[in-house]
Amino acid sequence: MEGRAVNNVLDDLEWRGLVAHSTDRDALRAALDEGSVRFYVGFDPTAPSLHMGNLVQIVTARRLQLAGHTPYALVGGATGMIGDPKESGERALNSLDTVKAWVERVRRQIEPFLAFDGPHAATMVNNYDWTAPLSTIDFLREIGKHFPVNRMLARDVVRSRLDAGISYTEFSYVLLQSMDFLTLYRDHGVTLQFGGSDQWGNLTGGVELIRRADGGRAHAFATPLVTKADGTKYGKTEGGALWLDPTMMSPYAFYQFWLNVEDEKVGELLRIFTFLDRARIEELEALTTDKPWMRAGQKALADEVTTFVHGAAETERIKAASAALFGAGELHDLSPDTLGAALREAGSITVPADSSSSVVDLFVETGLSKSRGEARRTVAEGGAYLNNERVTDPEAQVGREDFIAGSWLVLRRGKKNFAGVELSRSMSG
RNA sequence: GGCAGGUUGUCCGAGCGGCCAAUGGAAGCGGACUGUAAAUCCGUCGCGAAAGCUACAGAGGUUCGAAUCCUCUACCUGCCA
Repeated sequence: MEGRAVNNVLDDLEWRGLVAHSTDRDALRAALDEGSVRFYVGFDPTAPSLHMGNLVQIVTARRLQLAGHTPYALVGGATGMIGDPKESGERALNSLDTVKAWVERVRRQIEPFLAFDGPHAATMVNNYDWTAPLSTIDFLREIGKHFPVNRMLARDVVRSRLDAGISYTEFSYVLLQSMDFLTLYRDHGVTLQFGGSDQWGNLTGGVELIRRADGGRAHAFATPLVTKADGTKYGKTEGGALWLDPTMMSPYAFYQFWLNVEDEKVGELLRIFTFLDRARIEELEALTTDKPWMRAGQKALADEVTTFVHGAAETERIKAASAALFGAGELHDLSPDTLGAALREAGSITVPADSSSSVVDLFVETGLSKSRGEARRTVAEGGAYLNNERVTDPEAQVGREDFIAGSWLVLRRGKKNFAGVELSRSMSG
């Protein structure tokens, strides 16, 4: 990554809508203008993979690094064992082994997105390293003393939990995260932290601790929560959340998610998640408004974000696959190689040449349907397709003649869920 | 430690001995309309072709019959200490 300086990075972040809250804006701007600011963003290991919400932080960290600032990426080996309070109720503690395993996964997942060499090289830190050795007495004397309980009780999350109950463990979370900021401030000169808007209380907790404990000046800002046009959460797609891990969500499905984003959200998501410049994004927004059916914004968004997360080569394969499967043309007109490549991206299985299967079984085997009953239901509802032709008979069997070019079967559930079945070569000769 | 309440399907949440595979929302899924969009309307939503099987925190028990009653265990919560 080249260390080119981007002027007014704060203006850019604000234009992109990435600053939902911040501490004194003028002071933050002055700090960012003055030179390379060391900043940090934390990721708690609450799942085996990062997801779309974390991606907001990742791209934001990268933008700051590209602008010449110096990132510290923190994995929450300690905080992940405590659990950030959330409004819906107390979290179940994860086992130590689970947290350790997830810390490693999260760490490896973050690494490709930041530059760990060059003039503003990133540093990876784990708050377990300074939290675990700390004695309770030191913690209470040096950290706890700076936190007025009345102030802590006034926080929205805590207040919302006072009836339902909140454990001391979760109540204390803000102290740990604040201590992280203080530690990085002291040991590495870190003066800026950002995080999701739900972290605002934890962010300001750190700023305040630095001021109270050391009389230091630090800054913080919060990125917005990204929601659907109707205000509900994203990520209720088939597999649940929108995972970055390719084994938890295939890159093809990841690309399809972005491609299917609502028109109203395209501009916002382009600004938040892509590195396209302002002129280009405004052009795409105008195109989306004027000719929404072209889906220019969605295509650019899916292309950019998938390339960022899964790489250019994979994205090219996905785009070719999407074009083949969603194209207006006849499946039979595609070359077997093109068709095969497309179906492998979408998901496919191989069956022996001498097997005979029902359509329902194949729907289950390819994962298009979770159970045979569900597959039969899909057929009954008119949502099952074999080689783009609707299947109406729940007992339908497939034969050798159904395989396109003697090798591939195209299954589809609904309008956009494809899977391939390849006839094994070894048996068919 | 004492007393009281809770744990239901993906989530929320009814049910309080048979009519319960379990009301109702939401999410999800399919269809129609479209642009692989949104909104809307319709359908669907444990497994099984069916018989039936497995499910209402876990383990036992009472009963012809239990999500519903009893006992123990685990976890969550409130009040008191």
